[in-house]
Amino acid sequence: MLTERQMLILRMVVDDYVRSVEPVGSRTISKHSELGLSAATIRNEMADLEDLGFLEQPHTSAGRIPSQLGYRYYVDHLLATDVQLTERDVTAIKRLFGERVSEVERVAQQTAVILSGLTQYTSVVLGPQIYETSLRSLQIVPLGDHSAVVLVVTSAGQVQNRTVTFPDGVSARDAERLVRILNEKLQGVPMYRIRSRVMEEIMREVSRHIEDYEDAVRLLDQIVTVLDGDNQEKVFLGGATNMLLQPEFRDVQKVTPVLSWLEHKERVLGALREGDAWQQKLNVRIGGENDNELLHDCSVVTVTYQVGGNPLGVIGLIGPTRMEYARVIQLLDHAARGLTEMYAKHEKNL
Amino acid sequence: MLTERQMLILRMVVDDYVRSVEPVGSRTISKHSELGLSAATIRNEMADLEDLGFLEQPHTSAGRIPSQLGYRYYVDHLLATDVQLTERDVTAIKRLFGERVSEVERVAQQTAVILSGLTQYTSVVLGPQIYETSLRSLQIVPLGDHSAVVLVVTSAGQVQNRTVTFPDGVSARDAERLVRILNEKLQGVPMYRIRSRVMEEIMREVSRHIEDYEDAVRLLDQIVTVLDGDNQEKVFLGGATNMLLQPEFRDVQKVTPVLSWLEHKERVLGALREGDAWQQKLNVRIGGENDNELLHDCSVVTVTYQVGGNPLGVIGLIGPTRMEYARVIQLLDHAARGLTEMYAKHEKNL
DNA sequence: GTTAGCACTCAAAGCCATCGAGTGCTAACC
DNA sequence: GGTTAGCACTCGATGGCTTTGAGTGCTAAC
Repeated sequence: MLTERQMLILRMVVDDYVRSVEPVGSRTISKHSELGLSAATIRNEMADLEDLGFLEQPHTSAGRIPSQLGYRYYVDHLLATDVQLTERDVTAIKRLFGERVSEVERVAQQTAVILSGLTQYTSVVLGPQIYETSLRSLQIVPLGDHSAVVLVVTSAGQVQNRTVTFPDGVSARDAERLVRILNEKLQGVPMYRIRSRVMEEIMREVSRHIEDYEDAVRLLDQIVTVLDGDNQEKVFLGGATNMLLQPEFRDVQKVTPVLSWLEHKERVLGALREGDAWQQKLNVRIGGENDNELLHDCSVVTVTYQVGGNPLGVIGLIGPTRMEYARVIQLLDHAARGLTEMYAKHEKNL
Repeated sequence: MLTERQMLILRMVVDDYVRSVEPVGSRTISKHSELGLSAATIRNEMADLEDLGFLEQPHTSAGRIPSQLGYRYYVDHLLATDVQLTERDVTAIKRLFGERVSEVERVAQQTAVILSGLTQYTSVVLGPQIYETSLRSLQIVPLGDHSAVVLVVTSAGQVQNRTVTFPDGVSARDAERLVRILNEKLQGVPMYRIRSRVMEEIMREVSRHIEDYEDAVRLLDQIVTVLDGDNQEKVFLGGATNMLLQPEFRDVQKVTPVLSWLEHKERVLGALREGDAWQQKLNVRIGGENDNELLHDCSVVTVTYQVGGNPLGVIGLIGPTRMEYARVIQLLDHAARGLTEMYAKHEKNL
């Protein structure tokens, strides 16, 4: 348990270090605080805080910087929740959600761009996860004799399309028949259950209506793959190169692995899903708290947005452990609210 | 006009420098060449090549490196066209196009990934440019009372979908009627002419069939926007972070602008379209030959792929001016052939 | 409990000598 | 005339050295 004074000092160290990226000395604290304590006293307290594991020293004759534990304590107990976002932050987000939107995915993308622009961190927005939604309808639009576009519409209003080619034994009419069956049987089924449902129920049905069973199954497989969704395309990244702006990543050796990692959306997706991030409204993972070793010098802050109480997607910011936690959390919160509202409105519109 | 010997030396300097990233000295050339000339002679020749502008010296006591002009001469006259790609290169590309593909865009994306993986450069693939193709069909699939999905299928087999919402005065039936008219009037019209065609001919027609003219026009505008296409999504990037691996970009100050630039697909698109790149089968832009100042330390090599003789899209590699030009060109050539074949096959299948 | 004072530590910055790869030039050689 | 050995010269890179200064820990006095 920290004393009131220790908390104040810890907070000052974190705040100062986040701003200046330089180890904070006792004199600095002594001057800037209203405690009216001398540097020597601060030194004693800082030594204690180091013993407790909240601060560390890069080397003997340097000031202190927050340890991972220090940041953790800061986030858990010292966040100034009353600190307001700047005018600029608020208006940028307002503008983002203020426009009338026809394309929901575009907004997700824009959210990532805006957030990374405001923070200089890297931002990730997971579009509504298709497996959290159910099937609204399935359509097939013939292209030629041997191919068609399959259209999937989910309850959250996302549309996905994909070209399928018919195996030799399957005609366009067979395909249409197949889609009709699927529509009847699968409407309202949660996306993540579709594959198993198809395997259990539909196969039988299909064999009754279509002659060339083998080929029909092959087509069916193509369609189900569309339904399974292509999560990768639902990950929107913004400002990956912002990593380069962070002083801790000034040297190429250090950034390269992180940036390469960011290049693969499916990996980023994995990191955002990590642990129970998905369950909690707000999740902060600091440095080594991330399973991924590449992120051991980074922090990942995520919030979920929802519709009708169900979590629908995640937005997150990835930056150095030396992060403006208070601001980031508030920004994400605002953005999540915006997305939640947007999806609610969108749902009504359909 | 260079002498045979000068050409040989220039070639050796380029080859050596591309490999080692270190200024090439006269002794190195003297030893590795079969000319049997002493270092002193080479020195004289190199001094001449410097006077002619093909080589330059980082400082007095260093070896020579190729100038932009040197690379240009190398590309124009000294490319060893007989040099074969390695087994690895060839099989990687074969495998890429060997599989049966259902989704053409996925192949474009994969092409970018493979090319960047093989070369350690950044790769860009422009999917078939929608404005180079014509409209095959337009479909509307109703979602609810106030919205629908508009599906565009082009002659190259690409499919694009987008949700549109109906303005208040327009019913689902009106929308369907509208689409039917568009289909009749626009089939076979090149994509890039669609907007003007709509303005000229369709407007009149629409006013006859649909009551609420104003609102119908608003809907029409939404649809035409889909038709205009979203080129941005047709730009596939691979290995942007490969830039970080290049020794000339070892320092963050230098890479940051380039990497940030690569983050915006529409800008990259612009660069690939630059000048007459689009007209020529093969285009090499070295350093300052690029209009974009950010690319003054980079080279951009592009080739077009086509279907039925018409250029359909572009693939390119972006790397440091110190680039393995011969290999890059051959790789791109192979990849372009692959894409050309694939689209030809795809077209037949439809 | 707080603080002034002081000796101590250590990274960063600046300085200088050394090293060596590579050059240009000259004079000799074929 | 082209080629080459030889040599003085240049200049970045490397590494050791000192200096500087921010910051600490400890002690003794308040």
